[in-house]
Amino acid sequence: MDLRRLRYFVAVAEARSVGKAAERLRMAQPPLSVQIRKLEAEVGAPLFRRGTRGMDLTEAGQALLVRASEALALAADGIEAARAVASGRRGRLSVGYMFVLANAILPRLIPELRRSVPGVDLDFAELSASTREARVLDRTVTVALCMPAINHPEIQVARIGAQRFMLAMPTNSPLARLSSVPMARLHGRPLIALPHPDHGPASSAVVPLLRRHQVVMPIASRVETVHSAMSLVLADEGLAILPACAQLGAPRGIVFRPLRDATDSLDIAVCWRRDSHSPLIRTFLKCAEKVVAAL
Amino acid sequence: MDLRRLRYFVAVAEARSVGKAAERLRMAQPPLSVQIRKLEAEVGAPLFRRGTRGMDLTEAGQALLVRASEALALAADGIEAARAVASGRRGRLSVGYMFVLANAILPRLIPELRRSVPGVDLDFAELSASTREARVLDRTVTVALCMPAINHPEIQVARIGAQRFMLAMPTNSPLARLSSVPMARLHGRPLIALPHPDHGPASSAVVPLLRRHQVVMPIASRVETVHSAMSLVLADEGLAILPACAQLGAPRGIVFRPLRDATDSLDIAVCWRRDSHSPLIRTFLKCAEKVVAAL
DNA sequence: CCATTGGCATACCGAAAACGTATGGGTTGG
DNA sequence: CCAACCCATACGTTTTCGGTATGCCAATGG
Repeated sequence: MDLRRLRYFVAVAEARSVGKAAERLRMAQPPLSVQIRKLEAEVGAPLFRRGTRGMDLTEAGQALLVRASEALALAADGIEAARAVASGRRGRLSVGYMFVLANAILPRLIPELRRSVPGVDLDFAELSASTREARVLDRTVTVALCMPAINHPEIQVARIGAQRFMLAMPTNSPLARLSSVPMARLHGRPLIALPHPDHGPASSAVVPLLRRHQVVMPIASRVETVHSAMSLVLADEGLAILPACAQLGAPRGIVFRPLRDATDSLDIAVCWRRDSHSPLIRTFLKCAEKVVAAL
Repeated sequence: MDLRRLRYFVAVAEARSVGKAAERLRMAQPPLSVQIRKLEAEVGAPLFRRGTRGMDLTEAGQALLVRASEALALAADGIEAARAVASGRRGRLSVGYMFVLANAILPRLIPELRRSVPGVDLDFAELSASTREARVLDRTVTVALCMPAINHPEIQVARIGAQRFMLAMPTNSPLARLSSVPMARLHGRPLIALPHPDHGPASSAVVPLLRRHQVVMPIASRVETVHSAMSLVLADEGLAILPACAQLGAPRGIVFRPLRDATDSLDIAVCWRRDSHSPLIRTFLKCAEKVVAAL
């Protein structure tokens, strides 16, 4: 059966007249009359009682009317919903983030997002360094807040900021008395190493920085998360070189100091699948840029 | 928008492929492809991501899919419901009845009806002699159980039985000692008169009976309902000549006796609008005939 | 009693939409 | 590099729809 027929049927039922309904539908009366009879033929029973003063629904017609009206409304709503999702007024945005950024960014990003896209269902998921790429590729998250960016041909990256590296150490460390730490003072001290996702688990994100300053730090431990790095620093297992934003999640007993003469930084990036064309991605990007710029 | 497009869309979404969907829809692939693109043009956004291994819904497509499926189901259900109503498998049957018949017929008729048409909503309404015709004409009731039948050109009547007249009197009346009362014994006694609906309120349903036996009964009171007639009989205001079935609703203190040599009876009839073609009417008629035959 | 009016149904024709066949283009896999 | 697969485009044919003209029936009014 055809939705047009149902639309015509509802119009005739409401106007209680073929002629009146035809006028409202901006069409001639005869073809409308034909369509109604075709619908009746399809049902196999009369839907109207033809009187001398118009048409009146039969019981069968009344049963059809309620459902046909609902079906029409649902179909129209479906089209509208699809448009709303395509335009970004409604839908779902699943945001992945890495824990380092959580404390610095999420508290200001989330309200900003809710204000920008009030009709959208937001959901947030923490990503680990080892699975973040897969979560973007399989669309578990629509966008990912990463540090550093994901490097993959199918994934689009937008750099929205950077965080300088800082030295993290126990409060009672002698270096903590300096307002900034010269690179040379790190030489020979044990390092708690975080791997750079692009360089394999055996490397460290700060290898280029150390090499450039000809500083050698023996690797005391390898950890996967900033959590772990700070735990080991607190246990006096070594020093960690972490992006500045990690400060906000640091426990008591750890202090951060800038590295003098080292302007190296780690990018903050928004990453998403190249073939995701949701307008929500651009909106998210705007919000994230705004929040990061105000850091 | 067209329901066919939505049907095609759902098929493609479920098959995740134009070709597969076309096969299931028993049509060629190209026209289906065209219809999908037309739907996308109507929405104004792509509904599928075209991959090399088939099609995959976009977020907008997912939003449309749920509503389109519901709309399709509702439309199909609407057609089916109309057919069910037209065939009498479902619907509503509003039964009007006159109180005289209630006690004798309804207790057996209602279960019989519920068994015959389990999907039908039944409702019952007592009719008064003065309004029963209007209730049938304005379709407040679909059928009416009447005694006697309604007489109106627009109303169809099926006689399903008859009830003999009996004499109703107080238990302590001298006539109550007879097992049947000769007509002559009524001569001169006061009558509680019920009007015959076809003969105006000033007449009585038993005028022809009395006249044929050359019996004259002064009219003590005129009442509208069998209730009232029996109340007045109980108050010793006079005698009433009532159809046999009225016995079942009679209060203590009233006895009924047959009238010797008087075979007059009042018809029990089912009445409905001539232009009501609901199959439920015929079903109702069958049930009512069966119940009345077993009286 | 006949004419007129109002409303739906039918007939026919032109226009639009959909379907099928043939074919192109891009990607995957051997 | 060729074959297979899948979707998109092009074009001719067929179906269906909408418009105009007209018929039929009942109710209304002079």
